[in-house]
Amino acid sequence: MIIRPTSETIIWDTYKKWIQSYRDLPLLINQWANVVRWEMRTRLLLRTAEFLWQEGHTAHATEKEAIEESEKMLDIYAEFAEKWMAMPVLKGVKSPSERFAGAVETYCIEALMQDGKALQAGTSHFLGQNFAKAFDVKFLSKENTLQYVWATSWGVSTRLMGALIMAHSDDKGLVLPPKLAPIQVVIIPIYRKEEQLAEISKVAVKIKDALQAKGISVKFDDRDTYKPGWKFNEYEFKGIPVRLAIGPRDLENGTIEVARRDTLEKETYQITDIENKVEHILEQIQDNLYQKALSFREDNTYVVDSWDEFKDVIENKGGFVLAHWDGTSETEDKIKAETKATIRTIPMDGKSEEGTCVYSGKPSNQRVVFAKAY
RNA sequence: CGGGGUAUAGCGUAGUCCGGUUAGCGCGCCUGCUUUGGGAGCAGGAGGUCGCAGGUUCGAAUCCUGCUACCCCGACCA
Repeated sequence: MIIRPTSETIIWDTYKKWIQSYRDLPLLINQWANVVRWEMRTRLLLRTAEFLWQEGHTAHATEKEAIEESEKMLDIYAEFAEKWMAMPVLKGVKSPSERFAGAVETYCIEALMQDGKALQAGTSHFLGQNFAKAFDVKFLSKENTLQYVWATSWGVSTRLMGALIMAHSDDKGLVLPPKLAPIQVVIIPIYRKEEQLAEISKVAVKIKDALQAKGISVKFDDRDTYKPGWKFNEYEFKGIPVRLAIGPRDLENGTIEVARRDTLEKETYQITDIENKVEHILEQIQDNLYQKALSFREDNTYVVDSWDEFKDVIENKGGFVLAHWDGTSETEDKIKAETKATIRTIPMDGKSEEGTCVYSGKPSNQRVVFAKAY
């Protein structure tokens, strides 16, 4: 185990040895590492003393290239959150007080959990030349001048699993987006006698093969030790997106029952072409989960212009609050002290809009996002 | 680190204030029969150092002392 204050120390100590010429740039090192942090208080899946994360560190010849890199990584994280986790995120930059120590700019993606609290799901930093100067990392440019390199760093962690769970789950258990579900479809036979199971299995295995041929992961649960009802609940608990049930009645009618985890709806389909129908349903579930989370966020985002309303929303409703802020950390601190809400992000695509700070009444030209956060 | 709480069968718990049969219940587990399209029913059964170490008492899950572990809230933080 290696103990160091922050990853940058070990990375930049090494980069100093590796970087001499503009020909050595850009440089990107990504690592997956278990890290240990001293935390006064831990929180399951969100803030544990030890966790697995991915961290990338880059070095560039120009400021422009480094900024582009940190923005690109933020986009990649946002795309993963939205397209794969079906979790909408706000992209933006952190206020100076929430900024990573040593960064010139900290970019972040912020998600809203079902309990109305915000969760930072990933960060990307433009480090300027801060670490290059601290670790004396210079390169010789094409023009034969000695210059400090420009840097970025970025990462996401197993915290994303906590985010996934809190974004979609319901009272029946976990809800997994199809694109991330280890098992996307489960097939459950319904039968009385051994002979019936044998008949059903023939059909079930055929469906399983057809689904697998389309790249869909399937489990055929023909265990005789549990009853169908028990299995239904079990797979709902585990968040399997689609459940197929086949019984004697289906064999007679050439049908199959399809149940969706996201809506809990059941529907009986003709078994013909079932693999294409299921594939389509998986896509619908992926899309529906995202839309559901997006609607939830929209329903829980409030545009607020007065301090009383601000306090009321933060205290009684939760969610994101869009309000004007005078840009000072003094105001930010006071708001936090009085309401526990912090500036989660200053949206990148936020429209500029003249207004007055919700706390101090001083002029402001953009709304920022406040929320209570994990 | 401060405040609060909990510890009893694989899991969840009652009993603890006010000491007294064999520590009760639900789920799970085992056996048999009946069941199987939403967590099966009936009958019988197995399973307990009551967190650990001392003490008080004729007698301790219960009272006292010390310890340990875990949970919640706060400060810290992603």
